Amino acid sequence: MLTLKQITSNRDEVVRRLAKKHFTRAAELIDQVIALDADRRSTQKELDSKLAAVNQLSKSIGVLMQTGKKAEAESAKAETAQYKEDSKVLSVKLDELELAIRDLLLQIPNLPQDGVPEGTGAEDNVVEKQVGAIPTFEGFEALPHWELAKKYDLIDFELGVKISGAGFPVYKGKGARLQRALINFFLDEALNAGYLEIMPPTVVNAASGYGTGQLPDKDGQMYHDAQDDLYLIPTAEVPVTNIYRDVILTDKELPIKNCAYTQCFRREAGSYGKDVRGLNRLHEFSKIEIVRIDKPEHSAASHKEMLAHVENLLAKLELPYRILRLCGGDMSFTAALCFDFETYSAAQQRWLEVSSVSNFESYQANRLKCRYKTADGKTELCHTLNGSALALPRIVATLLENNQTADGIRIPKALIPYCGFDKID
RNA sequence: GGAGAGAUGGCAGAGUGGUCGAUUGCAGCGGUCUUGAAAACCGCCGUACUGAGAGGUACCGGGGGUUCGAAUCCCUCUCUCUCCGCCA
Repeated sequence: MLTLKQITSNRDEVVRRLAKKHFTRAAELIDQVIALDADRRSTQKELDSKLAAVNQLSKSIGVLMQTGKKAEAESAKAETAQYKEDSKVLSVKLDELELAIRDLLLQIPNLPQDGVPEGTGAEDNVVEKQVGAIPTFEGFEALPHWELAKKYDLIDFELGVKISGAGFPVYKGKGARLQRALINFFLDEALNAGYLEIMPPTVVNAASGYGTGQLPDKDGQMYHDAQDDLYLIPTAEVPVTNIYRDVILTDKELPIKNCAYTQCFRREAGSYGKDVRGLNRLHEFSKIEIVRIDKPEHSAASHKEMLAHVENLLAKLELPYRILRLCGGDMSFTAALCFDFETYSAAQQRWLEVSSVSNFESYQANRLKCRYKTADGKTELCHTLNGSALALPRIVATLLENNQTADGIRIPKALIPYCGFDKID
């Protein structure tokens, strides 16, 4: 969430920038926040003075009792009664005001950076770059990955349905080995880029869900164990970023660069059609996530490095890709700047999103209370960033489809040492 | 699942009704000394809100209560640890 300071000291600026996210209630909500905040401050001032009076009286009573002036002590006791009554009323009011402000703040999305394009949906995203040739197939018709998976016995979707349900595929043989190869490849690449590998729990408590903002907004999108009130993570972002919840770092520790491979679980309620065919949208999948905690003045540079990292992965996998700068309307609630990576899937003849690299600036850190001490001793909110590097299923889909030949599926050079085979046939 | 113990500042660990926002040690920061470092010595060293500032207020796991006054007493919730049981 935004900080009170951001809102109260730059009211017009905040309203202007929120327009790009098509958040129509910006002016209304922000003016409410400002009014409530003014009330909050005057209420606290009044309350503090009442409490100070009681504290002072209490201290004097202690002294009077010790010196045996009982009558004076009793009269001082009587004097506290009115203050106590007043402060009770004021403290209830203060609590209500603080709750109301927080409730409003949670409804206000992050401010998009000025470089974010205008637009309302996916069609308005700006293609920054497109790299790699779209493959063509001579002499045979390209098969979609779900048919290739069957043909070479790599992935059994029906078996997954039997064991768990739709969206839980079973990988077999070279299909399973390809998964393992990709996980190791992505982790090694992150390691070489200076990321510290983390293996976090894949089940988190509610506090962590709130910390990164999955709760309360996306409650229905996570698998939830009601018995123990735990959630299956939708991404490693949740446990990894929550490492830094309620933490004050030193400026020397920044930027923090973490990477993690986890299984990710998503209920994907409301998905349908060609979007969910094959590997396109799963309830459980493997993903390597990169997370950074950084100083505000360096987060833009970090974001660029993360983009370069993801781009390098796609280049090494020899996949045609494009980079989209997301428009205000297509960005998530919490992002200030976001780029998507898509690979072209030749048989499906469409672009598939394989990574999303976002800078949340201080929006997520404010909720997490992730701060750092500056060189001159001030405590400031960090910036947080994350990106997929990469999610496996659509990479596998594209690899299978694009690299199919009349006599098997070719494995890209970079992956062969990890796979232990150079061809699926 | 059963029984017990506990939750205090970055960590360790005192504190059982009145200058306790909290003793002390370690870590950290600054300084003296030193060619430099270490050691020793001296000083500083929680967070948030509020206030121009001086200062004020809140916070000793969360919530509630008793009291003029609560880290300290009472209730309640949560979590952690130990032992037993079960188990990868």
